[in-house]
Amino acid sequence: MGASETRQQIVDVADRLFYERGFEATSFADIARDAGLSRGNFYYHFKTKDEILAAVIGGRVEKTRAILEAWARNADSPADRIRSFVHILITNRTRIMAHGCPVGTLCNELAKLDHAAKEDAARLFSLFRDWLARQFAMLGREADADALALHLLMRSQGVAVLATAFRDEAFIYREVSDMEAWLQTQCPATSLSRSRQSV
Amino acid sequence: MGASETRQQIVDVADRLFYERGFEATSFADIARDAGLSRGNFYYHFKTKDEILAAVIGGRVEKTRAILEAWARNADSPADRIRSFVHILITNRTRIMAHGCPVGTLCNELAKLDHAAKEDAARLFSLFRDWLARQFAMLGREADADALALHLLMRSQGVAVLATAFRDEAFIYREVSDMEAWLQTQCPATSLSRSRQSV
DNA sequence: GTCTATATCTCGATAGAC
DNA sequence: GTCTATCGAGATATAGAC
Repeated sequence: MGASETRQQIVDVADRLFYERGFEATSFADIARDAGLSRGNFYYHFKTKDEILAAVIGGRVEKTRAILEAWARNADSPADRIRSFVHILITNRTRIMAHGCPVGTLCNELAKLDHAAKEDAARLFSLFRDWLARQFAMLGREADADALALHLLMRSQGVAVLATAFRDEAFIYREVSDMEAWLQTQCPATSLSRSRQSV
Repeated sequence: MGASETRQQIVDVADRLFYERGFEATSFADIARDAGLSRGNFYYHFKTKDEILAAVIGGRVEKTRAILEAWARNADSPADRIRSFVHILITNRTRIMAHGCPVGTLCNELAKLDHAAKEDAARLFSLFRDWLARQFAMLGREADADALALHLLMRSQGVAVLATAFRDEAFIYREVSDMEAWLQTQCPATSLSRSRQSV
């Protein structure tokens, strides 16, 4: 296997383990075992744990950008795009109930560790925040687009935390419906009623 | 110093470190140092890390019960009691921006570790949940009191996560105002207008 | 009840053979 | 580019003196 493929394999495994078990709780040995490598070979690709964390965050940034672009492509109206965001709570509900939100839990852990990469992790939130704000602006809410984006992001994080603690699937569905109802009240009727038909 | 005082001192220090740095990232040596004890003495009081975690969670349960009782004593109306809950986001904003919510972050970490105590930690949420539900029931919302309680708990958790990631104090104040406005819309006008005067 | 000393393990990280 | 062998540090945990 070439160096770049092995490196990518390491990043993929580390990404999964950092999410499922946490950054601190995941050892090099864990990553090497799941990637099918010896620990010695591992250090050929990554010198420090912080290096692999940076690679994981960088990979998540790229994946997030791709998802946001796909949502923008696949939905005609800004309201439908926002609904795409809301619905990841349902799509990923099983993993969220087991391990929380990948972004929120990483930011929390790095904040507690006062880790140098905590700002980089928070930038993952900013990707969603700025994208959502653009959709709200397109819905005619230029003045408070960022506040609305943060509000929706806040709700999705709150749902993720409680879904993990209580493992309550009905709660997730209820709050997603509530977020959609809130969305209705926040935006001009025309663009929303049009988009509702496509749901 | 007597055994019970030393034990309490250990639990207090562990409680703080588990919150500030996380459970996994806190070592026995850290706790012993901050408590002014040798590691050897430490093991006289607690045999395992799980034992001290159980003591920390137990202590938090007692403190939470005391806080909820104080809120019930010091506020005449259920609406004011609910506002007492909402306002811990402002009271504790500095610590929340640095280390998140003590309950939410612990539940997230224990869920990832698949720790035996994760259900016990989630019971801390249940204390707030049940208490809030009782207040909503007293406000005439018996039918959906629990859903309303979970919704408010969800919002407070979402605010805590984003406040940690973005370290944005204005965001906290804005969302607290929004929660109060939401509270207005959810409950009969009479009991709320009365309670508003006392804020 | 508190201490020092120590055992044992696993961690992140390195050296060097192939 | 991958391996085995190994290092030092720090982790949990124990033994035994006082």
